[in-house]
Amino acid sequence: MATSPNGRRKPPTIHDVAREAGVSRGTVSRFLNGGHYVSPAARTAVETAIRKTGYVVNRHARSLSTGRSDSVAFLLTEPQEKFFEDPNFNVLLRGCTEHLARHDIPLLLMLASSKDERRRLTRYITSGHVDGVLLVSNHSGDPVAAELRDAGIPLVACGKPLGTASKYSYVAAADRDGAQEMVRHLIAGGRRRIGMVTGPLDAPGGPDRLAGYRDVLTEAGLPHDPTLVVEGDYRRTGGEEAARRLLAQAPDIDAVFVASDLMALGVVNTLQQSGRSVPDDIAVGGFDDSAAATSITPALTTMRQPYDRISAEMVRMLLAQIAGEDTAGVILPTELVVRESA
Amino acid sequence: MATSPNGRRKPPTIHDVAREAGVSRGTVSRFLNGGHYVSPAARTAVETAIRKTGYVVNRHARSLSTGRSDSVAFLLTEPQEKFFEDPNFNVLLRGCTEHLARHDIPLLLMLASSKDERRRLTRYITSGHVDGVLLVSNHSGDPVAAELRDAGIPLVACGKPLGTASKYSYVAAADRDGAQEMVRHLIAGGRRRIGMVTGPLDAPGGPDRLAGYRDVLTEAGLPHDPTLVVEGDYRRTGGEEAARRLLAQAPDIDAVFVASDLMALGVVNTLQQSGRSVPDDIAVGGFDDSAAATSITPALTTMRQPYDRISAEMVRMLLAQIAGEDTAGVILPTELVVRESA
DNA sequence: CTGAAAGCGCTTACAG
DNA sequence: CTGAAAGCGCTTACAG
Repeated sequence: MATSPNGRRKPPTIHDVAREAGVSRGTVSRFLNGGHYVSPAARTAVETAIRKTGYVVNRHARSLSTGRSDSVAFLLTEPQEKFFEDPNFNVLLRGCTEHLARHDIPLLLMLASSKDERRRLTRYITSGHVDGVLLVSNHSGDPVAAELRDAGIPLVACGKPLGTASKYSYVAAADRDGAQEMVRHLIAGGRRRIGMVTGPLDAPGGPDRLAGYRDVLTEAGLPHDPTLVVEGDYRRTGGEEAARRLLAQAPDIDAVFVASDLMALGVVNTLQQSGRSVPDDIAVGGFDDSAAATSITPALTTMRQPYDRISAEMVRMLLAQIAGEDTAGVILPTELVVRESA
Repeated sequence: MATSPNGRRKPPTIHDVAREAGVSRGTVSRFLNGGHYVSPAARTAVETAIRKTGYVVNRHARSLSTGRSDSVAFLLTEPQEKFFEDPNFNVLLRGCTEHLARHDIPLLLMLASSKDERRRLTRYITSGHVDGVLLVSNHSGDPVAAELRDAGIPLVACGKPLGTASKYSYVAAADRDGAQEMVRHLIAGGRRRIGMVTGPLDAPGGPDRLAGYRDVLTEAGLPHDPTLVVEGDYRRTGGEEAARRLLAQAPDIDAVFVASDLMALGVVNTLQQSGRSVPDDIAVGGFDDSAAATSITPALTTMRQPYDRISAEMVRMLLAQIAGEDTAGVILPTELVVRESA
């Protein structure tokens, strides 16, 4: 077996396999690409030859020839610390990596924080080094999404895009339904003065969860008191701050629905420091069912987002889109997980 | 400009640039690869042509030709939840991505949890789809590391490898020195009965931090009491459990040095639940200075690991190794960060 | 310093 | 069903 200068064995090529199997390189290639138009005899010969030579396709050659890269990007725009701090992000990244791995497709992690980085990556992506992108972004007016779409790059976003007629694929949780279910649960527990800490209202999910909260207030004949609603930022510290404001504006609350578990951690902490007992004085309901939910006492009652399904769907849709299918939106149901906090 | 069926513009090739600049493709290529042997006149002509055409090199073609992929893998073996739960991991991943981006090198994130996955990825990597790997692993006997090394793949590990004469590059914090500094700090604060929660002793850093703790006990003339030492697993819950055991074995401790911030969170929690005040009854010192350190009350006194430098060094060393340099180990100093817990 | 040409390892009409 | 051949876009000795 050939050996290159650096000591690594030179890997076998399709030519080696063809020789070994006694067929042409074209036949080997056809076998590799679905096995159409190859006779049973040729097929077994090639199979044996591949096993014997330990052949693995050279992706660079294939990509050069096909124009496809067989890899996709996981693109993060805007404040990174935020994503990295959030367990949901980790779960999503892991899920996507795993689901792609099943298709033997590597995931390129790309972080676009600065404007410069964003330009560099956009160019990188649009110049074809990736077949599509899984987009995790927070802002509705994300310029990257628009640019990629305009360049015709297959793309699926996590979370329903807000902006104006943004026509790309997405997969999201049933935010409004989920919020409704949680608030109903709080009411069923006897709560009547229910506050809410929302996510940023310019980001996916934010407005929908707020709408769900309002739906149920109306449904239950409860008044809509604006002092009960405070906007947060999906961060823990944001939750603390929001709780302080809430307590100042509406000290008589007996429950609060928080639009993310991470913020809920902050809320619980602030409530406890203010001398309230959770859930005795104030019930707290979260959203996500992330690892954070069980990291505190009392354990958080929350709405589970089906992250594994979300990442699976994102991958499925992206691959479909790369294969030529049109865009679509997928909404996945959430599930109430009752623990101790509400 | 040519347009392919899917509507994307067909990107310009080196051929277009050559024509535009009035030189040969070889000259353009030479310009692209360092500009050696190209006259000033040719250089400017090519520069202009590149700008005008918007040319971007096709990496697949380049890779096929050079045999290099110009991308590296960030490889995670073994229990993933653990890494994803740990803020340190996030910081490392982010740092490596950023430092690589400066060299225009994309990072492929690879997760090898199952044995199957491990085999698949090893094959993937050894067949040349990546020029080198940044390895983040926990176990000393990690088979992947050995396999990659045997295959001659450039590799740098995070943390000093323990195993038998494992000869690959690594970058690590000065664990032993750091541990010493922390324990000296505890002693300086008047503590005499100092417990320790170690990391897994079969993983990088584990034994060294324990050794540092022991060094200072000896140095201070304090007795070595085995009941003062408990092994943890770098997880929060592991910290809680360790603290319980410690409290049972040595209820009279007045300080504990915990080998990671995440575990320290658990330790503080358990101590508080047992009715001890931190730091009044028991001082707690962590290790890492991760985001976790400031997420609790009291804020954690800890040893800062220079994660940004660590990731920078990992990238630098990997690139050097890919360029042909021999392996090496780099040790970076830690720094005491005094907050409230000790 | 520069051009012509071979070669990297695959895929894919094309002709049979 | 199969082989021969062109082509994907680059790099790199080679000869000048």
